[in-house]
Amino acid sequence: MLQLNYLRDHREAVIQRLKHRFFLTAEEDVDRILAFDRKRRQLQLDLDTTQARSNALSKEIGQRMKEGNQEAAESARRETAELKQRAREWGEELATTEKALYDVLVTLPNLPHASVPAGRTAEENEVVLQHGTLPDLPETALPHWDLVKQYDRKTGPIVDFELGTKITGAGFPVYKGKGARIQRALVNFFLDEAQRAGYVEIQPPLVINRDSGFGTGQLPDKDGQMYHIPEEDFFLIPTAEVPITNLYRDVILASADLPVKHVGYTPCFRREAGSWGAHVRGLNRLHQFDKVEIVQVCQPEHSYAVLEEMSQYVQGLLRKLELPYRVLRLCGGDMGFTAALTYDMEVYSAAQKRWLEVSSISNFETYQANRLKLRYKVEGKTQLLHTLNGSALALPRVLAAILENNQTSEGILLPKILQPYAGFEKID
RNA sequence: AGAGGGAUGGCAGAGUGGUCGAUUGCGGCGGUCUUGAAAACCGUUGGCUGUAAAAGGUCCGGGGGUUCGAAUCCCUCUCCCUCUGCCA
Repeated sequence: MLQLNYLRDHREAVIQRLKHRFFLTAEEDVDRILAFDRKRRQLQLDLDTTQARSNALSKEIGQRMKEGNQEAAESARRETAELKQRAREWGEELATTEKALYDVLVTLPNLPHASVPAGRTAEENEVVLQHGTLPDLPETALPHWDLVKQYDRKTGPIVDFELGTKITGAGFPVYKGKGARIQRALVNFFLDEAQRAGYVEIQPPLVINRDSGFGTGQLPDKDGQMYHIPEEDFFLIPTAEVPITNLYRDVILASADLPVKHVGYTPCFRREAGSWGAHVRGLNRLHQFDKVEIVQVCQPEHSYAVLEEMSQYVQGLLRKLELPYRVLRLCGGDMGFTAALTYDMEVYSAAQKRWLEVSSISNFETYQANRLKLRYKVEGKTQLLHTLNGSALALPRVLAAILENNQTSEGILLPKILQPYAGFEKID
């Protein structure tokens, strides 16, 4: 959520930056907010004045009654009746105005950082860098959804989509044998690496309440993307970002606590309503998948350095996995609602001949912190912190790329770094 | 799930209708003393809103009510604890 006082002082800049991400009603919305804000402040002033008078009278009534001066007490009491009526009216109008202001304010996305490229769609994202050579596979190379059926020759499909359909439905694959072991190897590898980089591991709940969903920005408008449990109004987490960042909801940290660095492995659940179509075969898009997520909370002046650090960290993982990758800086139109700047990491999946997003690393600046009321003390004042997070990494597409890129006539070779974690070198 | 008891400032814990945003202790911060530290002593120490700074307003789990006045009384919701039951 944008900060109202910033909006008050920087109307033009806010509108310009919102337009940068093709938020078309920017000007209209900002002006509505500012109008509500002016009204709100006037009402607040009126209400405060009335209540101050009312409070003074109440004290006086107490005094008079103690003195036994019934008459004076009664006269003061008569005056409060009128004040009370006025206060009620101001109060109701104030509440209505605040609600109206808030309803518009929460629909405004975050302001894009100055370095965010202009652009409306994914086509206009900026390729920051590309690393590694793209494998040149023979024509007979298979996409991973065919490869998984072919291996393991001994135990059957290492990722079984049909079986998952039987148990649940499309998008819930079953990992078996070496497929399951590779997943576990990846999780352990990612967690160990994060720990070495100073991230403290968290095992959060996989089910969250409405307040948590609001804190990180999934609610109110993305509730259709989460699985909902109506009996208790809970949601299955779409990412570990939600429970981990919400650990710091309503928290005031000391400077000495910063930066906060957390890592968590969780399954993630996404309804992906409306996003099925071409290019979603196999592991490319799932309703349930595993992900290791890194989260940081830091001082505003450090957050862009932290973002770069997180980007370097994730790139390090991809290099260790020997996967060709590229880094994108998302354009204004493609960025998530809550982000100020996002880097996407894509690996090259050689049989599909496609780049697959395996990580998205974002700086939310104060957008989430404002909703979370996540602050710290600096020179005696409380100030909003900055939050960041990134996948490190999402498993299915990493697995897809490993399977496709490393296929040989003798089987699929695991990257060296994973072999000790998996306990085998090759799927055959 | 049933019965009972709770929810107060970073923590502990008073406060049962009126100068209570809240006694006190611990912790934190600043100071005196000390070569330094500890101890002792003195001072200070909530959030939000508002202002140039004040003043003022608001908040004692959430919401609603009674009253001139509510942390305190009433209703309701949520959560926690104890006992009983069930269960990985």
